[in-house]
Amino acid sequence: MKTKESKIPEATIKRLSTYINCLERLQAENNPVTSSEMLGESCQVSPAQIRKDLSYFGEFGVRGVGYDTKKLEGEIKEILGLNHNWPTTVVGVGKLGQALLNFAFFSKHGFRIIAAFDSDENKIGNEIAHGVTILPTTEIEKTVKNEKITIGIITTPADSAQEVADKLVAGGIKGLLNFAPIKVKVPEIITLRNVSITSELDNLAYLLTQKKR
Amino acid sequence: MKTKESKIPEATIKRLSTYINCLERLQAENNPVTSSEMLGESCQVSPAQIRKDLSYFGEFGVRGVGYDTKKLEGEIKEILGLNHNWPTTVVGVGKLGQALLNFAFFSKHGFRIIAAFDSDENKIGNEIAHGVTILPTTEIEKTVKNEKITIGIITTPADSAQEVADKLVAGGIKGLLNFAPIKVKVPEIITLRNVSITSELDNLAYLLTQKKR
DNA sequence: GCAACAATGTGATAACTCTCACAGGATCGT
DNA sequence: ACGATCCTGTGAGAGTTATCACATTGTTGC
Repeated sequence: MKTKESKIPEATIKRLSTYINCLERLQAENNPVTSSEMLGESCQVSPAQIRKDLSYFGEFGVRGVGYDTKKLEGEIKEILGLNHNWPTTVVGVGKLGQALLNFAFFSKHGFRIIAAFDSDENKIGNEIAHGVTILPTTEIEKTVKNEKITIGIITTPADSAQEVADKLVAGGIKGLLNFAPIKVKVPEIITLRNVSITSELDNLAYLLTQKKR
Repeated sequence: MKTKESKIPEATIKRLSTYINCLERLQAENNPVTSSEMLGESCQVSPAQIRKDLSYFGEFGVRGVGYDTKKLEGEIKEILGLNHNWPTTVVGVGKLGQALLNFAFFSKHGFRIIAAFDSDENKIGNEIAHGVTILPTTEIEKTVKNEKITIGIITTPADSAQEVADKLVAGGIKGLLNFAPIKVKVPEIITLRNVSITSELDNLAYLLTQKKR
């Protein structure tokens, strides 16, 4: 399985992620095989869109039959690189950080939480998972370097996000996911995604305002 | 000037939301006036993109000068409908729900938390904010109806998301923001946004995998 | 009052993404 | 073995979004 070297839409990648969820559900509902139509129904994407998305990466179905749900899930995980074991850290163990740490998601998608950091002295030393205790943020650079952590998740307040990002970068992080409500800046080499949870609410407000008129 | 709004890209709406954040920061940094270049630098969007985005809604700047940061922030909030006072509820007061409730964001963007619900009996009755206590999910329909709640935020586990959505809809909710890792289905009339936090992580994994090759 | 300048607003164009329709290939029944 | 049927994979085209270049218009200095 090798990618054709055309550029792949970002939206496609986003959808692939949701396909995994839907395929899991379909399996749980006893569907060893599915069609692009059934999968589309399940995750609210058009069948043609699904086939197109998959076609960027190869051929995963059987014509006249459909897709093996379990196999397809594995293929998509392969495509997204979720079969790696990404050493990951969470910085900022507030409510949002804890919410993320709670998700069963991490292990299922190949992310291994190696460390967690916070600046609150009361939290330091607390165990957040099997063998992972909260460290002070002063330890970020050293720990990232020693443990070869590749992914950093920033769930701090806005005013410390950039500082934390700098420390992670100094430690040699490869990818950053920033949930703080401010866009952080890092060197070109770092893969960065700024996620704005709240903008979804703004978006909803806009759509509702439109509908009224 | 077109009479009926031509279709505005969803991406534009998303960016407008981030412009608000950046404009606030610029104001905090003592910039009463900014240019599309400075604002673009601040929120990592091209100057042309910013001007185009704004042009969908009117003319907000002064040629040769730029934009009044405070005024523009107000204009964008007006466009997004954040000057309304949206009666809002959060269903599922787990870590993610609590994280959202903690954000100062709500009041600043015109969302007023009217009620919160959870199915955990130990949480029911707890006060989460000035005068808002957690109610059992059995009260959803009645409360939404009585309080005329228009926006519902779902932060439950996947397996109760659809059930909760149905109750909110039964109560007459207008817009739904679903953070549960499963797409819920609601009647056409309801404005719905399914948000997948975890897909951002998958996306990051993909980008990192690509970079390696 | 006017020229030089600065930064917006926008039509034209390029780039990207989705949709459609159907060809390709597998399976099933007879 | 063969036709009917099914569902995938994909090129072509429609539709959407971003970029570019510059005309436009307000400001400033002399």
